[in-house]
Amino acid sequence: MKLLEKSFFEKETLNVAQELLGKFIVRETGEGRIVGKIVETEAYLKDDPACHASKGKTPRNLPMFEEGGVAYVYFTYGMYHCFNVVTNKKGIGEAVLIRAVEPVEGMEIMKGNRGITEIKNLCNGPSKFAIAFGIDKGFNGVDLTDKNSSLKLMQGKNENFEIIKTNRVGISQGTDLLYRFYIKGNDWVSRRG
DNA sequence: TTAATGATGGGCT
DNA sequence: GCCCATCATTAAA
Repeated sequence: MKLLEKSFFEKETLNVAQELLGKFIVRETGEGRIVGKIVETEAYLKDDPACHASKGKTPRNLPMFEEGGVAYVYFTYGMYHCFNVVTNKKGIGEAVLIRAVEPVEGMEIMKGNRGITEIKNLCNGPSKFAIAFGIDKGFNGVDLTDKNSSLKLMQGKNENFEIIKTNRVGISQGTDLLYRFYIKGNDWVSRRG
């Protein structure tokens, strides 16, 4: 597997969101390695009312204005985290939310983190995935293109699949935009696929 | 099967 | 004080 470079992320956000499908996210922990294949994403653009960065910089969304390939992790609903990858050029303020992942390696660690045994339920939602991978605010602002990072994005072998474009989930503004992407026919997308 | 609800706390007006 | 890029549990159909 090959590490994704910064140039992969410094492109138009809608393209990166679709190109991330089928890529792998790798987390190195003391207990072992966790690997998942990305099967569902959502794009958040700077002119989009649902985007955290659409109203300018605040202390929370600062990492979104960093260069592409940086992690943006935020805390929500009082108990959950969501994981995003910053995209496009530095200073723009766009990102891609990882909504669902297919477990590939480290299932036992994920089960322990989530406190459940049902594999189908491990990573089929943005916060479920974050918990399974042990991602919290400690990863906010880290460079995912650094090979020494304990959280990385990798390119596996090329795979053919059809991408479904549809509206996003869990937001109250910008619901008409088709900024959610997932792999057609994949069993690991979040509910409502 | 789907629909409604409670948990729980940071961020921003 | 109100809003959340959510999830697990309970209740209803």
